Amino acid sequence: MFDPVCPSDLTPIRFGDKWAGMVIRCLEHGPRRFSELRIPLRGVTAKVLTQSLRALERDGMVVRVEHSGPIRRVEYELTPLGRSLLEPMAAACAWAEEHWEELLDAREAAAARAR
Amino acid sequence: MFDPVCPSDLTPIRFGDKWAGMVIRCLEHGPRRFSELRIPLRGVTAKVLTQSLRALERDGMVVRVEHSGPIRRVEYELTPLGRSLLEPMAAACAWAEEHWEELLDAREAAAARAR
DNA sequence: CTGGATCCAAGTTGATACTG
DNA sequence: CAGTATCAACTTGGATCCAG
Repeated sequence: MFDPVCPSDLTPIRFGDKWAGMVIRCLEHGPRRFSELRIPLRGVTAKVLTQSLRALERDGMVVRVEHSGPIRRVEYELTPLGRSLLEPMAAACAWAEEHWEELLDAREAAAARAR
Repeated sequence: MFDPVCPSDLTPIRFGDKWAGMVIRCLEHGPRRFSELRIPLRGVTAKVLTQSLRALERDGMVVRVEHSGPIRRVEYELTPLGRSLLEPMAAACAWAEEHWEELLDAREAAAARAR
């Protein structure tokens, strides 16, 4: 997961926008800072991550906490609502694990037919 | 569901493209013809429905069956793989039923804050 | 009846540069 | 550090007209 080579984007099931699902998983085990999120989410630009976080915030999935201090420090954390998404996400992952071979086979067959 | 007034598109969980999830539910109880599908899917144009069906077919979710006869008649049917999607879809629906009020409240609060 | 072809508006994602 | 501003590219969904 998160690996561009093992494209989790082959599954037909999506949560929110392109990065929302991954953001939620990154926050699963506690709050994370903006720049911490950018590590596992290779390639996401600041602007797009901000967009995704704002949308999640608007929908009550995450909360943004700004800590005062000498250096700037903003953390994002899952709300109970956001955390509740983990359940259907687990169902989606279970489906993907069980069926992604079938899906790949079907695509290959379709590609072969196209040739 | 399927009602533009009761927008099922408020949930962050999506299956395939815009119509894929609804198509699958329409096929849940047996094969349906192209034009039968267009009834519950109010407003879908032929082109877009075709696109969606082709994608589903390519991924092995549905099969297209062309019946020979005096008049043209094409039916679409779920494959076992397509049918297997009903399980995570049920999980998604359960989540939506349980949490859509929270989601709406969060959005309203955000909108109010924006004003 | 079941689409294909074309064109188009809108939304999404990203690259790059800049800021408090 | 945590974004914002701007612009370009790409993708989606739809309208409309046409065809086997």
